[in-house]
Amino acid sequence: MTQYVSNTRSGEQEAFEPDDPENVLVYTCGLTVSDDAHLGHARLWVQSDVMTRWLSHAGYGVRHVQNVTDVNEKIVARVGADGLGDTEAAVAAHYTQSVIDDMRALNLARADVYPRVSEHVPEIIDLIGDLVDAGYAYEAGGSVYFDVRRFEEYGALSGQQVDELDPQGPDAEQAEKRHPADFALWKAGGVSPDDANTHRDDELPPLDGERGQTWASPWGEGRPGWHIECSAMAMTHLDDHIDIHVGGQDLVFPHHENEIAQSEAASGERFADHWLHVRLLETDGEKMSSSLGNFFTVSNAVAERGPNVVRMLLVSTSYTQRQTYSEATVSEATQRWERLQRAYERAADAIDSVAAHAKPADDALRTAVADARGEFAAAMRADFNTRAAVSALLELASAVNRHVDGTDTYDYQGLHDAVDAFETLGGDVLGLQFDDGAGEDAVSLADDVIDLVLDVREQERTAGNYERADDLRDRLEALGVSVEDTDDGATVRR
RNA sequence: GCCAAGGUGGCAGAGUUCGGCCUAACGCGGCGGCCUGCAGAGCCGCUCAUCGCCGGUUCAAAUCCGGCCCUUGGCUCCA
Repeated sequence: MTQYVSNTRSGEQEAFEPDDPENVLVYTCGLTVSDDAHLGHARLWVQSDVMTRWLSHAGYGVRHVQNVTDVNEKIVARVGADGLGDTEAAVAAHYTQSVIDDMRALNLARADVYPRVSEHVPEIIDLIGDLVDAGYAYEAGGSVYFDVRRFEEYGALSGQQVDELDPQGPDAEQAEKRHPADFALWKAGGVSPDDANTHRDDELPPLDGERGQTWASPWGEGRPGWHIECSAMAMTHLDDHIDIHVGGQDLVFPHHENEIAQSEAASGERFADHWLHVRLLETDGEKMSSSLGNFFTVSNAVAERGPNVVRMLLVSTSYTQRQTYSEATVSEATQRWERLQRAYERAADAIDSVAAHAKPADDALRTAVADARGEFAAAMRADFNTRAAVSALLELASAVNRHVDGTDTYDYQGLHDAVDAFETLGGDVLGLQFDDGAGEDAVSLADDVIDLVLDVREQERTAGNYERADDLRDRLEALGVSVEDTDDGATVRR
């Protein structure tokens, strides 16, 4: 069965035929650690996560690299805010940690590498040097620019014509460039106050003086340009030629266009076979951005709704479609997740009951499991259609409910297959975390009972019945629950 | 202005690559019933779509072709 994958460069879905199925190279692009991540970022992460999970499940060997851009004017622009630190590196470290935490909270499978720009400056300088030597780039005033007219295919990804493009970069740069669309590979000096302050929060005092990290290079002290880092890191940690490049739709131009130009000019090879662009998450018809407020940060969303609902939400529209975020779509995602989870739990309960037997076979259930597997796989093979894949699991949920409702002698084998389908497809591929109810209920019940005992104990203490209170504390201790009284009430450890 | 991607029921969202199994999936919502001490969950049935507009090709079009309208993204950092 053939996997199909879309490609922005050709504008079509294409058969996926990696050079080496044992080593499929995937690069997920575009993470600048200058602020808390919001749900729009999470959509890209979750979608590329599900893609790589699916490819692994389908038998490919996958190497997945996701960059962390920790050198950027927008990071400099946050210097001094909210005690983030007064250097670019300190601000970047803070948000890098926060992004890693978000990714863990979302149950993302770990990428093989999360390379950071700050640790790849030597590779970046080498790559720029190659481009200069090959005549694709030129130095001017201590900066280095890519000569767009030297690269014939420039504009092929986004369908742009070089001479119709608006100039890139600030006016000061334009004077140094041979063509207005040329873009910087290396920028002389640090970040100027003007550049930093254009991105700076109005509530913060404007920066004076030059800021940001700089590195020594053959062209003098300076910083990497805005696009070169992805080429350098992809080539370092994957190869000159990769299979899949994933990124947000807003990066098609100029970022990915420039990535192609840099990479292919340097290596002479096709950089990425498939350019997948995740469409944007929108609220009220507008692109989601940090300015819309805290509610949309990944950490808040996960805290409020849990990772499974957030993942279900972000997987409820295929990546080729833009997605709308609203109370209604969150509510739908919640219902879909809970419906799946309940069916999973019912199947797990039924299979573990004495009513589950080896002999009775419910053909309807068994057919439904096979159908769900087939539809799920077909959906994912057809360009990672996650919405249709979830729908296949929901139909399985209906079949499970019908079986459990409709008989007192459960089909052990059929239920076992259903549970396995939920766990492998919903769990391993979609990254949803099902709970069979066995452990969790016991834990939360225990917590509730402990709280109850603590309430009683507190009443005894207030009434001065300390013998009774101490007795309760001792007996909890004997059960492995230690009680410590604080100014804010009792806390427990166990 | 230039480039690109989209417009499917009350909502959301598959299907469009390779025209017919689309009398348009799955889910949410609404209505009725079953079950139930109540509620929830679940089950069954029903409800809501001339697939943006106009024209064309075809035995057959949501799917192909042409024109138009609208929306969104990019052209400045952006997933």
